[in-house]
Amino acid sequence: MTVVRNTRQKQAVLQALRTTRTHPDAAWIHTEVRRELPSISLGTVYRTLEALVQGGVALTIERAGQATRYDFKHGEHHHHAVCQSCGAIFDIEVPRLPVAALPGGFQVADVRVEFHGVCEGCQTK
Amino acid sequence: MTVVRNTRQKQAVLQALRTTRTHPDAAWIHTEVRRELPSISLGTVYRTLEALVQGGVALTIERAGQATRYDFKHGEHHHHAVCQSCGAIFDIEVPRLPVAALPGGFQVADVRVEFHGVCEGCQTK
DNA sequence: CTACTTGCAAAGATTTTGCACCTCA
DNA sequence: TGAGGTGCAAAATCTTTGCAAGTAG
Repeated sequence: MTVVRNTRQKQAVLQALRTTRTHPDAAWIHTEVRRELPSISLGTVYRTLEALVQGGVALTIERAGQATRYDFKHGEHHHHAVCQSCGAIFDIEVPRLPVAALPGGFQVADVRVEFHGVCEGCQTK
Repeated sequence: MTVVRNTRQKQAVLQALRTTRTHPDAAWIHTEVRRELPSISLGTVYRTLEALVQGGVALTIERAGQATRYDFKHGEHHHHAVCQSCGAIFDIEVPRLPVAALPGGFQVADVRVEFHGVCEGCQTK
């Protein structure tokens, strides 16, 4: 049977993701983690992030043509507001959704709400 | 001043997107449209889809590592349920969201709700 | 020990772009 | 006719993978 091992690489990636509020992408995390583990590869970062997402520890925010951003699940269920101009991502609190009619038998694992628009900074430009 | 021209290619892409309920990706649309316009290029399909999204006529559904899916905005504001197993996308009706506290001055252009889970077909496998 | 992980580099996949030619208005 | 649009192919990005070597348990 497969046992998941606790490696320095995994610890470092998790730590990097946990200690930032900037919703980083894989490349950013790679750069960050390399300060501690100079030889860690980008491939490993991707593999670890994928595992964190599968494990329900992190979630992803995807934007067409741009790198996937990762977000550590801090406590509460939160959602995101994405600035279409500068790409900044803000955390948003949204009341639990009244889940309406879903297709017969669809088993919901996760609900994701994204507000797309323009942040204050970009409006004044 | 720039005038948007009405070309055979744009008509064909719009038509293809409008007459399907399958939330296709660019490659699928390219194949489909080539039945009418055998020489249309994938680049043009991308450029046209991008224009439709910018024009508010279509919207995108993004999934990590997979091709962006496009959706023609049929009448009502609807959302999506994405099967994590087979990738199928279903249309969902969701009551208008009570927009809670957004970051100061964030101007919302669009709210997107995605249910992620497993569809009925994939559960019985 | 040995099965799981990693680093590396190459492969894949998706999407964007430069440019010369074409065509709608 | 001329500003946009298109086709083509190359480039840019982002992400995944095969494999030999490393290492946690």
